[in-house]
Amino acid sequence: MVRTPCCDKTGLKKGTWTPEEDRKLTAYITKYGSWNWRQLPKFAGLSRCGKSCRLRWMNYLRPNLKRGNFSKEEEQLIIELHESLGNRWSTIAAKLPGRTDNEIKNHWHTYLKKLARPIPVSQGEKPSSSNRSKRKSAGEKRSDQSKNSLSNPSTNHQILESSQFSPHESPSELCSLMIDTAQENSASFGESTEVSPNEMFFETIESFWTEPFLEDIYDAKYVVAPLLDTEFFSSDSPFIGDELFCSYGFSDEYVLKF
DNA sequence: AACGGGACCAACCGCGCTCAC
DNA sequence: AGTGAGCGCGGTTGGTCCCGT
Repeated sequence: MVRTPCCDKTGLKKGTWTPEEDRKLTAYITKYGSWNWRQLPKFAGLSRCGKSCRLRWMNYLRPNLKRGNFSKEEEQLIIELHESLGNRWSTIAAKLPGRTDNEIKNHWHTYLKKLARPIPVSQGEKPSSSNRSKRKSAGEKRSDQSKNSLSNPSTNHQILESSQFSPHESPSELCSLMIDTAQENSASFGESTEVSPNEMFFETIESFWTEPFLEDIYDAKYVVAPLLDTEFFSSDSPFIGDELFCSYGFSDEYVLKF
């Protein structure tokens, strides 16, 4: 079978995400969910591959992500799970709420691998170079990076916003933050390059909105109305379902709060 | 103070799986 | 059964920062 490219590469942006792109993606997914990653960037006004959007959301923008240092318990768990599971990072990540496979993978390759299988000094390994105690911890470095913001100073603001979704925040706080963000974004809908729900509904009715997403669970009033009001998240809402919350990246625990 | 090498981590790439047709 | 679209996963890359010299 011939593999089709994940997207048309021409004209698509690559590299570090800008705060504006983060904002668009967050606002869009907060409002509409990730109904189709491939189509999503088009409707969200992003010149990105859908895959890139998914990765950005899953690894960075998701609201219930932990940021910062791995605890001793987490590190121990990763080591144990890696012993039994191998490089199945997504499975390991599933055991560590708020951690992404990418984050765990990076942490493993940069730090835990050396803990799990210490390399004898006699083999020429420079112990000091791999000893993070001589360097800043990951979390400290991350907060440092928030100063220079992942190679883009302007990214910092967005990261700080993301960091508001820290494990210290309650789910309801997270929810309100998300809603605030969405409402803020909704207010600027008109001047944004995002496609408004109305536009999407009427202009692409033959394609996107006629997909099962619309036929099965969508009601026109939800398309036109702001989606992030309490009705949207109420248990009566036709939106509420495992699929939706999976697409939002909410955990089960998170769902119960609604 | 400047520079080079290593560490770190976000993002990309390509493969494989699943599902719908 | 064959095909293609979509997505998830794991490996790899590339940019940036920090530390040692």
